[in-house]
Amino acid sequence: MSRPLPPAFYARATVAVAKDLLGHRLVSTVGGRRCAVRLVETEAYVGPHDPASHAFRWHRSRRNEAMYGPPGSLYVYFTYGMHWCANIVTEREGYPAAVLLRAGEPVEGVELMRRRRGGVRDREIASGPAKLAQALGITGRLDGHLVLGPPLWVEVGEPLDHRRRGTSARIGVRRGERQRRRYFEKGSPHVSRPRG
DNA sequence: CTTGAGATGTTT
DNA sequence: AACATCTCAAGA
Repeated sequence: MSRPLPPAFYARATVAVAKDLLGHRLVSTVGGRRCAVRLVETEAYVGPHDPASHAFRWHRSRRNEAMYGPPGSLYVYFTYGMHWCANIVTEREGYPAAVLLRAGEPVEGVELMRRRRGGVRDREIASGPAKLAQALGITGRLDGHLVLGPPLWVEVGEPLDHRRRGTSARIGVRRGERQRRRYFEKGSPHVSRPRG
C-alpha cells in the first residue's frame, strides 16, 4: 500500500486558477445592465487540508455546499453580518476548493457600479471582496450558479505581465496561515491594500 | 495618509 | 467567540 498524494498535489490547480484569473474581466448583467471589472486580486482556498477554508476537514453545510459543486460554480457566502463574498469553484465535483475574487478595476458600467457602492470614488468601487460583490450585484441568489454566462461570467483579457505580479499571505486569515496564497497586480490602486 | 471602533448575523 | 469585511471619525 502506497502513500496518498499529499495536499500540495491538489493545491496546484487552484493556485494556478487564482493566478491566471488576474487580468481577465468579470462581467455582470445582474439587474439587466452590463458592468465589468478587470480582476486584480484573488486568493486560493485550496481544499480540505487548508485550515482557512470553509471546507477545512471536509466540513460541509448549507452555507458552503456550493464548494462541492462542479468547477466554474459560484460559492457566494454571507459574512460579518452584512457582506457577500464571491468565489469560483476550481476542482472536480466533490472536492471543495475555490478562488476568492478579492478586487477588480472598474472597466465597464462604472456609474452603475458606483451607484451600487454609494457613490464612492473609482478606487473604492471594488477594492475588496465584499465591495466587488456589491459593485457587480452579486448576492446569495447566485450561490451555486455557473459563471459561464449571464448573469455572471468571465471574459478573456490581457494576461498580466509577470513584472506586475505580486504574492502575499491571505488577508483576514488567522488560522495557520503559512503559505502565500494571495495574488494581485503590483502597484494597482484597485487592490484591497494600498499597492499590495 | 493611518489607526481603531462599531456594525451586524451566522457559524463554531 | 470568531468570522475569507467595510465605513467612518479622529489623529498625524
